Amino acid sequence: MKMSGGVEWALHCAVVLNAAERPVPAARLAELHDVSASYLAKQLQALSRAEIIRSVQGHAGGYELARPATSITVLDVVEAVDGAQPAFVCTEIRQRGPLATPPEACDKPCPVFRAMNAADQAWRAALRAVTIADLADDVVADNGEGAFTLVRAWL
Amino acid sequence: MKMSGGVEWALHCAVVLNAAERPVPAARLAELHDVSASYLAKQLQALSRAEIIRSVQGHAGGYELARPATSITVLDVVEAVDGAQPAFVCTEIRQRGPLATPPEACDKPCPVFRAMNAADQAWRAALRAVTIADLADDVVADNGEGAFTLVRAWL
DNA sequence: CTAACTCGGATATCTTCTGTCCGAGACGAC
DNA sequence: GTCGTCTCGGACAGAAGATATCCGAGTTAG
Repeated sequence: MKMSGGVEWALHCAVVLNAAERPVPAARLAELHDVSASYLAKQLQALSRAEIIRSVQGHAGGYELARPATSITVLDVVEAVDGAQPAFVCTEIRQRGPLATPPEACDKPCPVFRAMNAADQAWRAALRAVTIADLADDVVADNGEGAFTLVRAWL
Repeated sequence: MKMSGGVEWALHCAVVLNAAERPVPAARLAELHDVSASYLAKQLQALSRAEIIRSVQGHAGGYELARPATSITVLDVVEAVDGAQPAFVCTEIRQRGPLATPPEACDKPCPVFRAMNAADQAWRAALRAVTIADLADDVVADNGEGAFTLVRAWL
């Protein structure tokens, strides 16, 4: 039950890209966060495939947000990097073994799956309720408006 | 973001153990669910270490619930098998790199972590709200009271 | 037209999960 | 009391996924 560590990088990058107005190369983002550039590239490619960020190729290229930050949820980023499939997969144990439940009695999902699925939905709902713009607002509330000004200047 | 597959086995076993009145050997539980006995043993050992089930050694030994099923939550089982640490671990990226946030400004956890942690709490709350007894009730509601009678006879 | 810079996918390494095995201990039968 | 059998418990390989890296294809600026 461990999430890919790249999710954290991807979220921070999304917040930074929201502050920037010009495309930012992957190498610059890696330097800013002091992480492996080669590996961060992988996460950014995943975000690009999910159409969360857009890649601009060529000399002054880089990445930029593909949509307004208010319409990018944290769940979008998590699913893009870590995969959209739910954490719990029901293998229909009840239909196996000597006392297998007959398939015709399995019109409803099994109780174990229902409980796990409800928790998964709650988790996703919580992540869907927060957008990248919300995160940016929180950063301002914590560290002041100057934080992003500094980042913009450094990029 | 994938959960250990053994969690499903452990939950089903807990429901079965709730129905049984005598200790049930791990091999019997494995046969009932048609899964690897050797690997299921690993999950049961984890439940035993967490004091969710109790092991009875010797000739007529096996496993039995250590507490009433009404006081065993699904979260207890999940944490015992899959680990209690949260899925998201904050590596304090904001304190790294050329524009690192100074430690004295980090009295509050970073916004990214706050969002992920809130979702994790929601997930845990949902799992904590369901007990093994609830799952057993759901099985009865789905398949009738006869299901457990059959299991008891087979054990 | 050249050249430099960018992304993108294909490629090794490594930790974690999955699956298996045999030994220590305990109960019941005799 | 002793033996035999059955049980759990932790130690041991194999597979899968995550981590980290590299070089080639394409594009833009000068």
